[in-house]
Amino acid sequence: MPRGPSSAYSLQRDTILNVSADTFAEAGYCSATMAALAERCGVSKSLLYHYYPAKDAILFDLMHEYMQRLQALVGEVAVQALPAQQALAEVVRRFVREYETSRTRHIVLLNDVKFLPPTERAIVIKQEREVVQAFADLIVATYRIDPARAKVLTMSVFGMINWTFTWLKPGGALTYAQFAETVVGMLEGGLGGGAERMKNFAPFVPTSAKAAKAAQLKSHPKESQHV
Amino acid sequence: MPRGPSSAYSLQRDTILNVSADTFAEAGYCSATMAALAERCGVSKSLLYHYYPAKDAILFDLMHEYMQRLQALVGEVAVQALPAQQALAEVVRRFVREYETSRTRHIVLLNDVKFLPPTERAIVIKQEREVVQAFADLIVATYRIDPARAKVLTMSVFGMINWTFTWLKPGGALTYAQFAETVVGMLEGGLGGGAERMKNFAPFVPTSAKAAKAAQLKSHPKESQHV
DNA sequence: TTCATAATTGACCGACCGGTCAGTCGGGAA
DNA sequence: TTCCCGACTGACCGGTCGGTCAATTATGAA
Repeated sequence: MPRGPSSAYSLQRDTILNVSADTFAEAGYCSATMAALAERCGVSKSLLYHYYPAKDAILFDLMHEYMQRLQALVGEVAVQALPAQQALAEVVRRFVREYETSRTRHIVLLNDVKFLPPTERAIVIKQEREVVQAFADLIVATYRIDPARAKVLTMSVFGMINWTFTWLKPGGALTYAQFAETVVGMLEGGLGGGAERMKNFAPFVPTSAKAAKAAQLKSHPKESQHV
Repeated sequence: MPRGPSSAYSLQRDTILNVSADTFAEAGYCSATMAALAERCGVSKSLLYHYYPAKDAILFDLMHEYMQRLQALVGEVAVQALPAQQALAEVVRRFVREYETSRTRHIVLLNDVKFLPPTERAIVIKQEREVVQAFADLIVATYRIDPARAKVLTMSVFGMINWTFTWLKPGGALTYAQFAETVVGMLEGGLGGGAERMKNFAPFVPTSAKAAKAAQLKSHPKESQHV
C-alpha cells in the first residue's frame, strides 16, 4: 500500500498560503518572487513546487478558499431568515469582521484577479458575482426597487466596506466593529445617520495625545498610512 | 545657439502617457513591459528612454499630473464658497465626472502607487492626503462632528465613488452623472435616499431586451464585467 | 528489515525584461 | 553650405525569475 501525504502536508500548504497572502499583498503578485516566498516560509524554492504546480496555482487556491469563506458568511445569515433590512446589516457586520482577520487575502483578491489564468479567473469571478447578487437581493427586498437599479446601490455598499484596507488598520483608534456600525447607520440615514451612530462610541483620543501615550507605552511605532 | 526640444516633444510625451495609462491599467504596472509600450506607441523601445529616464518615471508623471487635476477640481469648488453640504455634493459630482474621462489613469493611481520609488511615492501620497482632507473638512462643517471621526465618513464616501471602475463602464445603462446623483442622494438619506433619487431617471431597460437591441444595432459586444 | 514513496534540496536553464550604447537621419541656426 | 544636436533605431547586456531535474534523506507499510 502506497504512503499517503504526511500529516504535516495540509499544515505546510496552510503556511504557504498565509505567507503568500502576506507577500502578494505587500509587494503585488507580479513582483513577489517564488524565491521570496520560499525564504519567508523557511523552505527551498523547489519545495514550493512540491505543494503547488505553479505560482498562479497558489494565487488561485488563495482566492478560491477565501471566496468560499465569504460565500459561507452569506449562507449563515440566510438561514436566519431575518427581515431584509436586518439581514443586510448583519451581512455587512460579518463581512467587515472577516475583512479584519483576512486582511491580506482580501487585498490580494481585489488587486490581483487579473493575474489568474482565464479558467481559474472565471471561477473566482463567478463566486464574486454570487456574493454580489446576494447583497443585491437584500437591497431589492428592502427598498422595493427593480433589480437593474439595485446594482448601483449594491456596488456603493461594497465600495464603502470593500476597500477599508486602504485606510483602516487593525488596532487603530476606530475598531472594525465600530466601522461596521457606522456603515449600517449610513445605509439607513446617509452621512447624518453614520455621524449619529458614532456618537455612541467612546470619544476619540486626539492624534497628538495618542502618539504621546503610545510613546509612553513603548508600543511599536505605526507605519505611515497609505492615502 | 542650441536647438530646444521640438514642437512635437510634448505631443509625444502625451502619447506615451496615454498609452502607458491604458497599458498599466490593463496589465498592471509590473507585467506591462517597456517593449509593449513602445509597440503601442509605434516607436522603438529606445525612444521611450529619450523621453523618460526610467519606467517608474513614466508612472510618476502619470500619477502626479492626474493628482494635480484632482486637486484643481477641489480648488474650483472652493472658490465658489457654497454652503458645506452643497459644496460636498458638487465635489462628488466633479470627481465622478473626472473618473469617467480619466478611467485608466485612475485605475493606475489606485493600483500601482506601491511601485513608485520612495521619494516619488511620498509626493503622490501627500497630494492624495490633501484631497482627502478637503473632503473631510466639508464633512466636518456639514455634520459638526470632530475631525477624528470625520475620517471614517470621508473614506466611506471615497469608497463609494473611487472604485467605480470595477463595475461602472462608460457607455453603460447607468451614466456617470446618474451615478453621481445617486451617491449624493445616499449621502443625504442613506440607501433609501439613493433609491429615491434614481426614480428620476429614465426606466432601465431590462438586460435581455438591452442585449437584443444591442444585437440589432450590431454594436460591439460588451466584455464581461469584472466583479 | 526492506522498500516504495513522500519530503526536501541545490544546481541549473531558457526566456524575458529594464536599460545602454553606438550610430543614423534630418532640420534649423550660422 | 556647413554642422550641431535633437529625434530615433537595432543590437546587445546583465540580471532576474519561473520552473525543472537529478539526487538525497526520512518514513510508514508490509
